[in-house]
Amino acid sequence: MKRIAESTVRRLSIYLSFLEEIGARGVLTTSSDDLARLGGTTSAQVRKDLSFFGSFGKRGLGYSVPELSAHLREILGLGRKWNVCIVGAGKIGGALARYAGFAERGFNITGMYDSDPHKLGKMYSGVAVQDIVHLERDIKSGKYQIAILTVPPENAQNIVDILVGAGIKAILSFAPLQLTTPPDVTLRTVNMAMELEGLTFALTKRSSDQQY
Amino acid sequence: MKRIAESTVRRLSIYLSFLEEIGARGVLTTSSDDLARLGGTTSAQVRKDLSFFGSFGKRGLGYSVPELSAHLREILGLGRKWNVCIVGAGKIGGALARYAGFAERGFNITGMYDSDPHKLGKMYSGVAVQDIVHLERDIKSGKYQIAILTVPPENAQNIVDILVGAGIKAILSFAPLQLTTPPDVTLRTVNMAMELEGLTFALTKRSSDQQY
DNA sequence: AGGGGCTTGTGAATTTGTTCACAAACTTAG
DNA sequence: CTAAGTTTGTGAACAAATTCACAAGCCCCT
Repeated sequence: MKRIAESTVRRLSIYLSFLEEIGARGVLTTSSDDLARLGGTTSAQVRKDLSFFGSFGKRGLGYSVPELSAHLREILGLGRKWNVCIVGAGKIGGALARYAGFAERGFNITGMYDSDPHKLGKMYSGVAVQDIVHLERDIKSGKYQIAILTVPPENAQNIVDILVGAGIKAILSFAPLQLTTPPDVTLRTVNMAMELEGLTFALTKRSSDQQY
Repeated sequence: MKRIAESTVRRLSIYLSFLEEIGARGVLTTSSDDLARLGGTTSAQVRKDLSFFGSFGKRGLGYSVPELSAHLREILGLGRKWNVCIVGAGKIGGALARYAGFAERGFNITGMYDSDPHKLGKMYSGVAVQDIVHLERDIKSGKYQIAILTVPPENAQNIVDILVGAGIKAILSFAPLQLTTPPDVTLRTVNMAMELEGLTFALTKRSSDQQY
């Protein structure tokens, strides 16, 4: 199979959430044009994105909302439940544990880990914080397919190495630094300070543009 | 000035955080090769990224860490303080308000807003939650340059319109949906469920790869 | 049953972003 | 002062992603 660009996968997620929204409102069919308008892209882009995976529409008519939703869920791997653990029960970890949006999408937070003895046993949405020494064992036993990392930056690479060693294949990190994983382990990093820097760059560039 | 790719700006942020790290350890010079290794890219990419903004190195020697840091801070618009408000004092908003990483980078959370009367007056890191009816007035008076949006998706576009109407030019949204702003307002969206979907796509694709 | 009006699916063209490769410029050693 | 050894900065080559443009297919109307 041809390599799929990350930007394509991001757009598929956008299309899916739009489809689910209009599906819930009872809309039965839609078009690449509709999907494009909402996704902030072009209809050709939508059709190209979908074409990597098959052809799901009817010429002259568009796409069936429930059908395309189902296909996208399948493509994105949402046809099953995923068990996720959160490593680091600080502010962000705690907020994510309570975030309802994950469960809606089939992501179950079934474990939390921390090294701070004061946090052990604390409950977040029915999940108790465990000692991080059990993390390796639990991953090895197949309890989790995905780990969310919300630990301080100085420990992050260390924990990543433990996760990888125990066999995890997908990590979502919120630590503000560049981490490394072997090629067979997928890592995504969300760095909030970096997002803000993207904004300040735009703000600063705008005002200098106006001078020229 | 030539348009700068978003990927370039992201990398500049990565270079800067690496420079600040080694600068704090007393390292005085570095090379495009070092920056590349840490940033997960190539030395040619590093030099090309920097070349859009000037030439900051010395041939044969590399880059002065403090000098290049200062240039990158300037380029990214970090040469000043930025006042940021958080709209939506729920779990994620609260966690962000307390997140120390922002202040370190010169982003001051100086206001929080919510519409829920139960949340008014609550303190987060010394900032009290105000009624959202004051938001428009405060932006118009120039109190904030950046808004962080952590409201439920059903209200998000509505709030964006208020923010834009009041003159904000940069928004960081955590709402899990596609928002629209006029072209002179920069919007970045962090969608955590979407990040997880990127991971499940990779996990699913990997196993189907193995079949072929 | 045939024609008109849509909308998809997809090669080809274009644009955007990355990598290559090397001259230019600097440091250090002798 | 010259030569050897580095590392930058940047056009040119290449690769990736997006957009264009149009044939193919489907529905509906007469």
